Amino acid sequence: MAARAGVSIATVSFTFSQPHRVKSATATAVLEAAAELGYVPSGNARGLARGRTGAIGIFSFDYMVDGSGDPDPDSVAADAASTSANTFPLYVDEVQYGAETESRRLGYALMLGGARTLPGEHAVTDIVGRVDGLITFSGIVPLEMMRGFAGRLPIVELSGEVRLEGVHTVTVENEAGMRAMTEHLIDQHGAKRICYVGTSTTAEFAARYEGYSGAMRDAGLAPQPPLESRPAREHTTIAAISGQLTLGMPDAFLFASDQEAIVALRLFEQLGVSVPRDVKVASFDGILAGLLVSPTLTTVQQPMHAIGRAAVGVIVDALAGRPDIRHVRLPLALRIRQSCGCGGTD
Amino acid sequence: MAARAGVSIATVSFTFSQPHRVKSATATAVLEAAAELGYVPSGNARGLARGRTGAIGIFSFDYMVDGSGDPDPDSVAADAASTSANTFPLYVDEVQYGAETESRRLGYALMLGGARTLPGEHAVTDIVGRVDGLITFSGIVPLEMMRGFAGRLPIVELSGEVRLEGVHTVTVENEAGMRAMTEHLIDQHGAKRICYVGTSTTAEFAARYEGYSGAMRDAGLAPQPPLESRPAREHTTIAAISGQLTLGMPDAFLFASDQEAIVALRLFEQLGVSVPRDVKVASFDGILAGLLVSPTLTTVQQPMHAIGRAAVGVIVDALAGRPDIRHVRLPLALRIRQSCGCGGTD
DNA sequence: TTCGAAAATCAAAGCGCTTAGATTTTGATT
DNA sequence: AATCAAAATCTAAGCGCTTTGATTTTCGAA
Repeated sequence: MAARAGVSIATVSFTFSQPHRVKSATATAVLEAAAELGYVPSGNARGLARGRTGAIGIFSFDYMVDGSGDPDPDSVAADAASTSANTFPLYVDEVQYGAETESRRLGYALMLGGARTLPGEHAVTDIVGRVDGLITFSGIVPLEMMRGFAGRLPIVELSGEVRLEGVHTVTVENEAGMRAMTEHLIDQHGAKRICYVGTSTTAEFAARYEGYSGAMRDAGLAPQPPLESRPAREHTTIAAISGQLTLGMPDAFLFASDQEAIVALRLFEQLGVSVPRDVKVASFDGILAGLLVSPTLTTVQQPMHAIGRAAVGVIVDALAGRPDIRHVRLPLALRIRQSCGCGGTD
Repeated sequence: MAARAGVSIATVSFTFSQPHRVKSATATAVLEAAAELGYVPSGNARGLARGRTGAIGIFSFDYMVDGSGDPDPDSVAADAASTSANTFPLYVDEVQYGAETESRRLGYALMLGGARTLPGEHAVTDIVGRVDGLITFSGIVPLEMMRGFAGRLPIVELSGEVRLEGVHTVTVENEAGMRAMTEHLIDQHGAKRICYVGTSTTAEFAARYEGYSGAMRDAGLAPQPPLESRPAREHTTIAAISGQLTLGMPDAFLFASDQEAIVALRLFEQLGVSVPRDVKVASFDGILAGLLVSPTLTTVQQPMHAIGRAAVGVIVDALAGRPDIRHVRLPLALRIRQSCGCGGTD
């Protein structure tokens, strides 16, 4: 390449990264030679030499349906199934989308990686070794690894509550959000027996439950213990609800996530239970699929794009030399729609 | 790092990439030291030394609303607007999602880049320099650049028809799809005056128009010249329709893309034109937003995830040494819903 | 024409890894 | 205890760029 243009490799390098240092005639020659040869500077070599890659990594996971493989929404034969709520972007997808937008805006490439199959660990290190900063969802990267990485590059953990030293976080007001929703059910709909369905095994989910139980107590009502259920594990949700139904129908079901609520909606339909007439339903996340189900889902809206954008912002700030660890906490908003009985159409 | 574990750097390297070549006791020591130091092999150095990065790039663009910046769907204050069809994933997003899934499955990291702002070119080379293969949408990378890249790494161009030597392609049956839809309007709904709205400046769009005009001619009807309009440029769509309306209401409007059809639906609502009663509407793409509008959109479904997956597959095959250039062409399916008057609900 | 500072270019030392090929260690066999 | 092949480890030469400091050009001023 350098030879082709009749200059040294240093000059080629300058042409691409510091054009002002090169005579314009030379630059032209270099660029021409590059075009002829299809030459492109190697990002690897550049990254190695500069000590920076110019890329940000985002490590997520597949919140996919029961790990049952892809439902292949594309097979041409597919019909109704292919447009079911399952194929809609979920929480992680939306957050990632926000991160894409922002990193692109700031001139960083985004490198995607995920804990897909078995070698979960392997995959992270793979990403970590290639980027200047890492965004990861809570709970998919083992704590010790995080700790190790934290010293090497800026890391922001999303939607977690575990404060690891040196790790930035971006979270939402889980407790306040769920509290507000619970209050809505109590105040606007006179609900008294509200069943909470969802896990509380992570700090984030625990906070949601706290919001619910706090609101219940404040209203002089008895919070129920959470009915254990997990998003993307339909049978757990179905089991939780079925169990409750044998004990009687509550005024409302409050779900820790939209995904679980949507499963419930489907179950209720099968059982001939009418929502919101027979029981009110509300949940948490604000994924798009919530708009497509019938009734539309009343939910606590997470600012998913903003979360992604904030994460990138934090990384870029850190890269720019701001050394302080940041903990961003974003507010939530209620989306009052049909499933709680408000009849809203958005 | 090597020192810390008391071994040479070669041994460290072997430990990470060819564990079987290292005594297990040694491996343990290395891994321990790595954990202590938070060491992660540098992807850049590795890529440089190996001549492969293990990443696939996807270069897309923002088919965003009028370049008017992000509509910020997340502001907590946002209400109805935030859940409008605009925030739904569009064609490129869905394709990208398919690519993500597949590359993850095959153990490749995906590097995202886009022609966001001005320096369109710069961005591509940036990505090209960092990946083993590139997926790009048609028309955003100048032909000469493509030609140059094609010699250096496998490239697949999506949804284009321009066959560039050495460039793989993944496309769909644009003409057949649009023909089928046109026939549906004619045969099932007795439509005679069908207006085609959309650009035909790219081969892909031109093929769609061909499908329409071919079907019209075959039915003994007169195909209209296309009313020029472009997706994500609302005013062009509105102008196209308004212009037609002054000439009279056709039996049906057939749009080159869902995005344009959705704009039209909104316009018709404002004008008090009832769809499908006063005029039938159908289009092309099958984006999710088409399910959320009222009436739901009858459209030609593109297998977007499959397109993304196929693209990755082609790249990986090429990387595996299969030297032949592949041109994958995927079939389409009609999604007959409400806007054509069929009343389907999917 | 000559001189010197500024501009342009270059040589060479890394950046952190991989991988031949060389060297040392290990361990089963004499 | 001696021998030797196999196993484990190491040395060192890159990989393609950036960047410092040195060298050469350029060009206005003397």
